[in-house]
Amino acid sequence: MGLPASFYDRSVHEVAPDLVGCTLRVGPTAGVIVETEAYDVNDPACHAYVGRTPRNEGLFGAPGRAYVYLSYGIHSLLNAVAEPEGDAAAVLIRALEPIEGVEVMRERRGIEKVEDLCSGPGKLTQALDVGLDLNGADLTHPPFEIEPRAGDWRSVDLVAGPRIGITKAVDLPWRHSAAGNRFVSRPRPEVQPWS
DNA sequence: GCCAGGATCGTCT
DNA sequence: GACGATCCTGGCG
Repeated sequence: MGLPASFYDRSVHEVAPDLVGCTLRVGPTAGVIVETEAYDVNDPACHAYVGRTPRNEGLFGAPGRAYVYLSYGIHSLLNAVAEPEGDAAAVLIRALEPIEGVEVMRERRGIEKVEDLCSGPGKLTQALDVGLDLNGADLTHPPFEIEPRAGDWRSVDLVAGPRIGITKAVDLPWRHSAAGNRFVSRPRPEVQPWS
């Protein structure tokens, strides 16, 4: 059974670390989430900071939906919308450890190295075939499925670090990574105890 | 291995 | 008209 919509109906700062170690499945491909970033409406780096626009409409939507947008005109980035409807907040999925459909990912990415298949927000959307057409889609229904932590991921050590690729509020330690995991995106997080 | 720079286009000013 | 929640390549050591 996948995570219910109520899982996302909390503070984005609880949802973001809790998503690390969960399994994200899209069609025939799946991976364990090893890195996330939290964005909320009081955050200058958040798209919704400037107010509600047609582009960021999805950020204000119901929890448990996908917010997909185009970055740098090239890359689709996947977010999980959190907090009650009307509150703009989302968790950016930054990196996965591939576990299913690796050959399909290799074909889509055009590379062989498993470590490079999903080690970045723009890479994993290509590997999982997540495009703008899935903006607003329900993460609790196919083709999406997000499963709770299981097996060795039951207890995962987290490190929090500054966020990446943004120019505002970069010092907020809202990036959550699985400690020591080699599939996290680069540059690597600065090791800071998160409590 | 590390760093600098280009690609590329939707969105907002 | 400028700028990104990025990725990839090429140059250099």
